[in-house]
Amino acid sequence: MNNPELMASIAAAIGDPARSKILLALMGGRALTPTELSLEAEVAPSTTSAHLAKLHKADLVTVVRQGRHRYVQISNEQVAELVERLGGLSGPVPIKTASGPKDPAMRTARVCYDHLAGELAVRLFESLVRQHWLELKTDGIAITDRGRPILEGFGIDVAALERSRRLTCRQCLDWSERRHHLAGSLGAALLDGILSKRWAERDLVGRTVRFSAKGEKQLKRDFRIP
Amino acid sequence: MNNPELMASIAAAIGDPARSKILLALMGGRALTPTELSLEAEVAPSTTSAHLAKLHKADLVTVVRQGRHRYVQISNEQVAELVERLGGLSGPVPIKTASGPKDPAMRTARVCYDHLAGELAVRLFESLVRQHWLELKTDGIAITDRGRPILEGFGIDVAALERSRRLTCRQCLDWSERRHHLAGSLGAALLDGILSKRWAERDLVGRTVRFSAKGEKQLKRDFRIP
DNA sequence: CTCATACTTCGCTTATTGTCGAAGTATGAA
DNA sequence: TTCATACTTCGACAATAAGCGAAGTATGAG
Repeated sequence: MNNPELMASIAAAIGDPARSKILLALMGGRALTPTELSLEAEVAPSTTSAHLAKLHKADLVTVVRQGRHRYVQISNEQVAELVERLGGLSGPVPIKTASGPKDPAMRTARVCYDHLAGELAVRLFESLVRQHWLELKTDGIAITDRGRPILEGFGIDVAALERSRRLTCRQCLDWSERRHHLAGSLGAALLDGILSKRWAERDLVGRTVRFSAKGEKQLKRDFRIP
Repeated sequence: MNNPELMASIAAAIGDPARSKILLALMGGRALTPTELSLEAEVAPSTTSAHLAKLHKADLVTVVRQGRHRYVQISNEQVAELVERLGGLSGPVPIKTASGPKDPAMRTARVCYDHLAGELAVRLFESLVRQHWLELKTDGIAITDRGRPILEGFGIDVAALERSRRLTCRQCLDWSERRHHLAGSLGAALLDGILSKRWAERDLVGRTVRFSAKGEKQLKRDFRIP
């Protein structure tokens, strides 16, 4: 059964504005340094250090040292999903950023931990199912025999994904669209492929993924997205 | 986009052992009084009052007055799902209870907010899909034309469920089985039906649902569960 | 080797939180 | 009307937490 003490400690670890900012910043999927996170959280580096210690103790983040740099990441996708759920419950608010209408861009395509989220991601997922390249089952989502060559044609080593212990396919609730997009190792591989083919690029900061006109066209063609 | 302040306040509201115990107690789906919750949380009534005020402020619970009694419930199923997710992340631990092997009973059938969870619930859901009475789609789970008479035969007013604003069908991750069971208004209606037919009964305290031998047989027969 | 950078630890201050018993308020039974 | 019950509010106490600047440690550039 659930352990209220442990549950409370996890929630308490998240339950501070600075730590929430840190977790949300990490939801972009990038490993960030304490200095970067200090800027995101708008607290002093020493305070950030203490916060990271708490997040680490609660197993919400991992830290890897590389020379004098520390790289912080969200521990695993269960944590990512929890943060996303908490985010969804707290509802979307407008982004206060310097340039242009960013929120629409975020709705269209963004990184959710390690996979693509947003309207395009939702439609991609729907198309994969509609084309019977993925099959929805009660115990998960399966890559079909029809879908395998399509995904391999896109450059994904499907066999390797399936050999991995990690879930290949998982639905992730897209808070901006209130439908699902594809998470799991296949979701991550699709994003990697999109980025490596330069159909889209990430913003330098933040989570937005911007498709070029050509890239979006290519995505829609290859995956039969209306 | 996500609001870190609001996200932090929701998580902080959960992030105390006493409040976690309160929320987990409420996950049984029953409205409980502050006195009952005080016993569950193992704190003084005045402390419970303060905790309930915090949970209410964070919109995690609702309180209804009935004479001198207050009845507390979880606000909505998004909150229930969040609590379930947090519970899943913190992992199951053995129940320390007076009588018998409760944990196995909890794995078999229990209440998850307002619907059935556990091994039987998972198999019920799988069967509903396998029999094509429910259909998995990327935008949700639909009751099929084939399934409609089956559910109505069980005593469920399917049209009324579908007219409701609430989601009829939703997958809920069963932490004990690591597969999904059925939540949403259909999930709740199924549980109501099972209880009203006396195929199963709830324990007086806690979340366990106990099927009689006859009731389990009936469930398996009517819903083609192997 | 020296200096700069990244990051943590320490000590301190301030604020917040959780707990309780006692008192108070509202409701219901007798 | 009186007494019991359910629950909240108040005041007090103790513990915890978040914040910072300064100092310390480790790494890397020049």
